Amino acid sequence: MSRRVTMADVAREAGVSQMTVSRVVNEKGDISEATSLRIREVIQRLGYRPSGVARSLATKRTGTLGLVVPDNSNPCFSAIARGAEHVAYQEGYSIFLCNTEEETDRELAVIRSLEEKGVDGTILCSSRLGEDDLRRAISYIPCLVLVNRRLEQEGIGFVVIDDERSGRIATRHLLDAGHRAIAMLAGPINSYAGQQRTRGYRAAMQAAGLKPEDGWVLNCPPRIEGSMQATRELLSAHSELTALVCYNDLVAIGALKACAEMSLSVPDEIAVVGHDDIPLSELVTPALTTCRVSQYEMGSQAVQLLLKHIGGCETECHEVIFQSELIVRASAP
Amino acid sequence: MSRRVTMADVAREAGVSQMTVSRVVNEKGDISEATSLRIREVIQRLGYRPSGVARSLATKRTGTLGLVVPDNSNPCFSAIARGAEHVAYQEGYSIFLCNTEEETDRELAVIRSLEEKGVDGTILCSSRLGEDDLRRAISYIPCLVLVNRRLEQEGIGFVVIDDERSGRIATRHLLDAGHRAIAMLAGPINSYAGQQRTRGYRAAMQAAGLKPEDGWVLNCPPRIEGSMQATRELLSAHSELTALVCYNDLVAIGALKACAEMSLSVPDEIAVVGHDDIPLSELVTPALTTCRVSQYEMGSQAVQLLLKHIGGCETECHEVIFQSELIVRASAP
DNA sequence: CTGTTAGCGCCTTCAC
DNA sequence: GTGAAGGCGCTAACAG
Repeated sequence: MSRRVTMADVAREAGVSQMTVSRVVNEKGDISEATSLRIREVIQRLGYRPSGVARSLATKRTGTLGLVVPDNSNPCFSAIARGAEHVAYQEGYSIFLCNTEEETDRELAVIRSLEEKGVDGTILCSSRLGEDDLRRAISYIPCLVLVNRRLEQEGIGFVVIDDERSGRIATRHLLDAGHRAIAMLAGPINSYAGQQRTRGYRAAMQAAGLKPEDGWVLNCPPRIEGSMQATRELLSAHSELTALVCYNDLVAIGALKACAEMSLSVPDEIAVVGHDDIPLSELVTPALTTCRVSQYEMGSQAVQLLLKHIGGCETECHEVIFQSELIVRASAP
Repeated sequence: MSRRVTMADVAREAGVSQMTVSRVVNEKGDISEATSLRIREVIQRLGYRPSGVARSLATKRTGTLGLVVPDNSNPCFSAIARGAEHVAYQEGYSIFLCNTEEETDRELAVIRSLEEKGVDGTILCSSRLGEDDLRRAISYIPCLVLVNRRLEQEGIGFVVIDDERSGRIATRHLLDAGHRAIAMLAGPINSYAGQQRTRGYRAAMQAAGLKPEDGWVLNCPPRIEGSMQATRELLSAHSELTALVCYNDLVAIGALKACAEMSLSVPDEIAVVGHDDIPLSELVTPALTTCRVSQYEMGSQAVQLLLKHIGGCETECHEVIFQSELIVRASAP
């Protein structure tokens, strides 16, 4: 295992100072065509590759970003990650992807580890941390964008959906179709988006002169299996229900499966509306009515915002708000 | 923006040498309980956080791994990434996730950038590079595991499916059901797995005394839209076909959609078999018959193998081979 | 246009 | 048990 080729090696071989090599490598400052050419040749010949670590230590920049998501195998988050990485790549940044697996301890741990790695900024998606923990964790981080979450605090960016409106739209669509007994599968209890969508649901119900019965609002894990379980409970305890608003599409699809199991026909006996419009949603049977937001776009906007903050345009835009769009399909015509 | 708290600061404040602080931070060497306690107190009070960058420069380890995939929004790869990150996290590593978007230039670029960041090792999934480019790219990388790809070369690890067998099994299932005119939607032309699965298809056909007609084997992008296009072409040019073996489930689902468009009933007029068994596959209608392999498991095995290589157990296992399992559902009973 | 001097923050090696 | 000296590979700031 021969020693790594270093800048000093190149400098010696080319008969110049290290600084000159550095200038050529970074294309900074004016270098005469002749020496530049000679240095490039030596770099090739020796197979010199700059050390990002050393450079980072000297410049205090790493060219890396952290992306924290609950679960990358959830289509929402893999799309966010894809959109984020696309922009990051264009701008010359690399991305650390971290899954919290919905555990707050782990979320805290990955945030710490990101700061230790010296990321230039971090995107925190759907944080499940309480406000205090979140503030504390944030204090480690140089530059932050929150996705799907709000927090009263200076200097951080937000990329969010207008979740309250989204919950309202979904609910109103069902109300307009004549439903009265509408329940809400609200997702994780500590999900900010879940809370907001549920507010929207309540607001729409109230505006229609209705009040959700006890038990009509039920939290559940944001995944198919967890939702099936919750749907079974909900529908067997409340036979009066004719429609469900769901936290997201995975939950909605779980509801669809549970209905199938219970021989309840969708949409005739139970109508279902989801949130997000993941690729799966138009492929299931019945196809899912849902409130669409491009997760890919949210990911790329988040990186754009983060890079602006890193660049120091503190005074500029701090917030990107997406409006969801109702996509009507068979599950709730 | 106050200066970062450094080890020297802690040392000064605690009235010890930097080395002693280092020993406490890294829990190395014997330190008296008293000084250790005092140093910890100072660390807390000053809010000292070690710099991973500086440590990496000194130790020549970064505690980071690179993971290169074609497209993280493809469920196969998001599952691999999830499995990989799970193990990496347990072992104290962070993961750089890079998408190549099926572009070889970009694949080369991200490999370079990973080496520049000083990753301790890299996992390359479904590389689309030609052998020469691949070898060249690899030479930059300290430690490598290839997923879904083989290469004759010392010192690199492999995590692969027995793709040839998998293609054979899929095809044989259709043959056993009485199909004779079976086509293969073979995925990207430069996909190693696609080539192997196609070999298996040909082998099974041959074993049954059949020979694929010209045009029965068709390459296509590994996504739903691309597959729909290819399926339309294939089925309109070859009305004799009664069954399709597909490169993966996304391709199979595209085929399903194309059949629906063309009013061909699945499985009565056309039977379809996929590969992978992504979560979507049991949810589409008709549910997809497919050859299952746990992508999550492949991801975690890949990291385990990589860490062994990094650890230096060169002589140990170099290869993990997964056998797929036929899951029979409605699309090809 | 090019070189010199000093670190960046930490760890390794040896000495005490 | 603890400390001092030196270096990891690079760049910033100034000098010429």
